[in-house]
Amino acid sequence: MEKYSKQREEIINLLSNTKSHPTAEEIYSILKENGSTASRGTVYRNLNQLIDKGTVIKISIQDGPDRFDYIKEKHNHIICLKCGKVFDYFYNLNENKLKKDALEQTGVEILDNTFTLNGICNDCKTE
Amino acid sequence: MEKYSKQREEIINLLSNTKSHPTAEEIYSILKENGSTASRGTVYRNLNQLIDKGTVIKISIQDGPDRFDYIKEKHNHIICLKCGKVFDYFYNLNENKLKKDALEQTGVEILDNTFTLNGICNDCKTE
DNA sequence: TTTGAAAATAGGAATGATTCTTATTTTAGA
DNA sequence: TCTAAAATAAGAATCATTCCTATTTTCAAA
Repeated sequence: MEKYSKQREEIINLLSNTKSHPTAEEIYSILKENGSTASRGTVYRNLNQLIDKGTVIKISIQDGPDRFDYIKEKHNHIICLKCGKVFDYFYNLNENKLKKDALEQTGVEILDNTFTLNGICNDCKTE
Repeated sequence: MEKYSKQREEIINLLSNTKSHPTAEEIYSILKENGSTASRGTVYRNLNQLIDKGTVIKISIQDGPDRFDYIKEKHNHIICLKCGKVFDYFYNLNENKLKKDALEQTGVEILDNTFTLNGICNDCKTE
């Protein structure tokens, strides 16, 4: 049975109030700055717990640590190839066709999809 | 200027003749078994070089090391959430609409996309 | 309200994938 | 044949993440 913890509340608050897709290390530092006692291990453990529950997702970045996002509404991500910044992006996929095609082609029962775009963001373009 | 190396040729041969999406470690072991002198460092260095050239792509797996795929024809991947196996999958996205939508929503100039599905494969279903 | 078991924590050690370093070898054009 | 650039092997170093252990917190039942 899950029990309340101050540290978990702090992590959820931070994540649900930012659009910055922070890394675990960034979450840890911000909490520290704000006087939290949370340790790195606690940050990772709670993130994984929230991922299992489905409230948070992990975004894998090619060169660099994973980033985390609190999910209010389902969406996709765009990652800048130059600076690594992550943007939220809404695109409507035909999920039923997708599932059907995948099942026919490979026999895999699809539960989820990760649709990530890569490109160069505005800030990096003008440099 | 790029120079020929036996080790790079071995890596390319292995990758272009398998459908198994091996990890760097698996590539290293298979080469070793077949009498190659290639070291881990050499495997990683060449994989990254091939990725830069666009002939190989890296597939990020949630829990486990990256996997590598030689690209003959553009396609997507399906990853089994239970056993981690990677399947090739062909799905036709409307890339122009995608690029236009993304640019409007975020200002990012899209160069590439990663479209990965997750599910339970046939073998894992019947267990 | 006390109490005790389950859950959570801090802090640091351990792990595992990947990159880096250095001295040596190979490649390929002049 | 010679030489500079590129590549290599082997292992050290790094970095993100998980694991470990002793301690603390939570919460339901007595």
